[in-house]
Order: sequence, then structure tokens, then C-alpha cells
Amino acid sequence: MSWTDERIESLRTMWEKGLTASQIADELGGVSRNAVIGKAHRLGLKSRPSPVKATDKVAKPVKAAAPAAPKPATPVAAPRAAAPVAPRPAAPAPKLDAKPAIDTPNADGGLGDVIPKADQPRIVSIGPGGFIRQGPGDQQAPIPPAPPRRLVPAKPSPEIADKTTLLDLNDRICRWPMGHPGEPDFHFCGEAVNPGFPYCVQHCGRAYQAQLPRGTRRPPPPPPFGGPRVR
DNA sequence: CCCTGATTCGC
DNA sequence: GCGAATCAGG
Repeated sequence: MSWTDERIESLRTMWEKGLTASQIADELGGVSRNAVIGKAHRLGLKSRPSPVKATDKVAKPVKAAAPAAPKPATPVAAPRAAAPVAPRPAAPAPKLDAKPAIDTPNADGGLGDVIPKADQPRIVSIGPGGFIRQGPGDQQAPIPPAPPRRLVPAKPSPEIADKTTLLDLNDRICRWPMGHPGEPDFHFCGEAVNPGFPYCVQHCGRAYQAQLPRGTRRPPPPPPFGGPRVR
């Protein structure tokens, strides 16, 4: 697999959403966790609560320590420690624990209890497929074209026999995705659409809320549509 | 052991 | 540029 623009874009999004490299690799498919991390770094986006931090304690007695002897001309090649070990940056990250527990698909209908995030400067809503909708003020990339994740040939299986599949979509039923493309239970909402919109009334609320007039106090932050990994 | 991300380095 | 191998903390 190669890093197409789409795949890179997905990688960026997921990485910024806090997904682990494994999850991202899993989601993208065809790449390893390492590949994802490597790519992320090459893209410049890095640094995230890493389990490995400052190794300030001892001068890495990993291999070929030899702190005293400046190794004049060691015949025996010193594999990795050949270069002078520079002190690691060790960013003083302000301890932010707790995983991104943002993913809590609220059951339909009851969006009553939601935690009013006071420290959230701007409202970011999540679009179908877990894509972030951005306000007019902070557009950054032309991602409007359909969220192209891996699409599978809509394999018919007993589990989705009564679900709304890709093939069942038409302009009168809600096409809000439930689950993730490629997964066995992936299907669409299937409710009657809110006339003029591609989604039912309820999902229109999810899809368009970020575009409501600024004054409209409508904090119930979207129970973010399942992050990639709902199950 | 498992997981995580960071880094190195041969390709 | 890519990613396996490796390292290192949880």
C-alpha cells in the first residue's frame, strides 16, 4: 500500500483525534503500526502522550556504553550508539491522562444528559464517518468531497439483512452511516429524511449543528458519532 | 506478557 | 520516503 492523499488525510485526522497508531493502522489497512508512526513523524505531526519519555536517568547503557573511552578506532562496529547521544527533548507535557473517551454514541432520542464543556472554545461537530466538520473560520483543507474510507462491495450477510445498506440508499431515506464501512454491521440510518436534507431530522441535528447561528445556545455536544472503534 | 509511541537505519 | 527492528515506559 502506498500513501495516497486520502490515506494521509485519514491518518492526520485520526492521529489528531487521538487514536492510537495501532487503531489507525488497523483502520487504514495494509500498513503496520510502525508505518503509521513513521509516516506521522515524517508528516511533522508528532508528539502525543508517549509512554516513553525522558530517559534522563542513566546514559543509556543499552549498547556500547563506553562513556569513558572515547573509542579511538573501535574495530568492532558499534551499531547504534555510534553517534553521540544527545539529551532528549523530553517535552514537559502537562500530564493529560484519560483517553479520548469522547466516543459515546448516545442512544437515539435521548440526548438529554451531556456534559457542558466550558473550556471548549469553539464547537466542533463530527460528521458522518467520524469526520470533523470545521467552521468557516478554520478551514484547512478541502475535504468536502465524500469521506472516502475503504468501501467494500456491500457484502450481503445475515447480520445486515434488515439493515439499510448502501444499495438501499435513495434520496428519501436518511443516509447517516451507522458503524464503519468495511465492518460487518455497517449500515445506514434509513429513517425518512428531513425534507430537503440527506438525513433524518435527528441526524440533521448532528450533521448541521455547528452551522447554527452563533447565538444559538445548543451545547449538547454531539455525542460524537462513534469514533473509529465503536463496537 | 501486553500495550504504547520514538528512533534508528537499511532499503 | 518507507517501515521493520529496536528501544523504552506503562
